[in-house]
Amino acid sequence: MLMMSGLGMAREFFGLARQASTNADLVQALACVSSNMGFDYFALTHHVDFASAGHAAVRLHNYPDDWVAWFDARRLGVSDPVHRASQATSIGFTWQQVPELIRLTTNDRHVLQCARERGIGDGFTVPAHVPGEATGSCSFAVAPGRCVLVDILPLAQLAGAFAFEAARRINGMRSLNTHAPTLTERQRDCVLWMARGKTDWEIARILGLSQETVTQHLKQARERYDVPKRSVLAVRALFDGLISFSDIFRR
Amino acid sequence: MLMMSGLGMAREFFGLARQASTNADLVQALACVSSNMGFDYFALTHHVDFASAGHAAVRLHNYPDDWVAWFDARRLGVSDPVHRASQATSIGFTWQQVPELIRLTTNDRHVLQCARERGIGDGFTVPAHVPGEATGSCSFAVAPGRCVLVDILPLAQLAGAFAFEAARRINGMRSLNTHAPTLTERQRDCVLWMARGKTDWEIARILGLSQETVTQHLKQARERYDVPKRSVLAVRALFDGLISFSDIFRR
DNA sequence: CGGCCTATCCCCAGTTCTGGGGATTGGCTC
DNA sequence: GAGCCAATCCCCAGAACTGGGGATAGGCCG
Repeated sequence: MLMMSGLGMAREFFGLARQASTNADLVQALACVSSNMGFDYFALTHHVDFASAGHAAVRLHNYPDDWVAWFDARRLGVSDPVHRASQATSIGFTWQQVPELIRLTTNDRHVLQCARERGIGDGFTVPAHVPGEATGSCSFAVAPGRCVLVDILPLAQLAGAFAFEAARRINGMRSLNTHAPTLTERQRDCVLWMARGKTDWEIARILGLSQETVTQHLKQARERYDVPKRSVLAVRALFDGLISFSDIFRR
Repeated sequence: MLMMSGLGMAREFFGLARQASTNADLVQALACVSSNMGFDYFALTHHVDFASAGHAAVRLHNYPDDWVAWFDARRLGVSDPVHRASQATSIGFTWQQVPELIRLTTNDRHVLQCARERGIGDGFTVPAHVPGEATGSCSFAVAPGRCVLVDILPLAQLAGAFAFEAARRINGMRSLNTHAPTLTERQRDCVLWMARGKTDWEIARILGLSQETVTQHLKQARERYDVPKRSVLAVRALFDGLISFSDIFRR
């Protein structure tokens, strides 16, 4: 299996990923490299609900059919604990590390148990986030009872990253790269204090403005994002990196 | 220089990055690995304007001082063309590839030219984006007249990714609060729909409850988090991974 | 110079959220 | 059986947000 050096395998996979012109090409390349790395399954996916997502979402995998049916029936594309964990890190992680990344609910533990019952054991997930696009990841999994080969994880990191980028290219993500709204400096200030839980009156005191001005700035920020409520405005600005969790939580 | 296998070097750097407990440790590790890969400089940075950024933004580099002074005087942290290009891809790219990723303005070409005049030639940038945090990247550069070694780029991809993640950890970007409150399933449902911008009345219709019940669930969720406003409740639940960006943005 | 953008301030009415109180039912644990 | 928790429903008053309108001033660009 591993008769080629690690970086040589990465370079070969990179070449295959670059040459792939269809999703089927990419599936073939991923099946080959995941097997060579000692994994039983792979899944490259955007974190969307595939029952309602448009054609722009990507999902390429060789998971067992009954796991996929179960997954989709519960719309787990958006709430699966592995997907949620991948939104908290910039590099890959084994599924045993998920509790270090997010808090697991009772329902989450149930999902992980059902995956195990349907043939999915441990795995390794490489997050891939491009600002303005749906978050996604490329995962490699082993069957229950088998172990993830730790020494191979740097290679899996590279394979996951290259595969995701190839999928973006093949599926025309780049040309769909829409521009996130921009906020003025003042709008952003107000959004940040709002996200920190302050009222307009408090923000006005903090920034030395009138309360009505704060209201206006937040209204204009909502209009730029075309959202009806401040809660979703805060979330959107967070997702775009205009404000960050660190900004919000610092004293 | 390259007396160790590629993946061996990646594993060694990964080990150093994991052991690093200060930014200085990480700078030392980066200086060593970038030199071993044939680069003259490295720069790991959040894409923010450092003149106005909060304390949480990271910038670790060994660039020439006069380039940095020039960069900061023009507040290029946000608008630098390499930074902008890194927001259009999920894997690393050489700087020669920047025009394939973004449209270069006249000002951009001027920036790249001035970099060259101040000792920075070609380079390779690894994007790193985590939703809810400022976008960032880790770059490796060569002096003018020198070439980026193409065969080393998979290793640079790994080094950049591992370094960025180590910087996130060292600088406390994200630490899972193991004592965070738990929400009941129903509270979580209501928080999710609130974060999606729905009113209590709308959520009540969606979930088949009375409006007052929705109000109660959200109030109890706020009380568990001890926050005064729904905006910060949404942010906190996001941070803890109880709800996800994907779930909020789905149709 | 006109138009656009940003920043700032004001007004109004109606909707939505917030704090506070009340209650019942069912399930689980000691 | 008592106590606790989750889920559900109701009431009240006031604070805060939302949509809509008005305005001025300064800076920038064609």
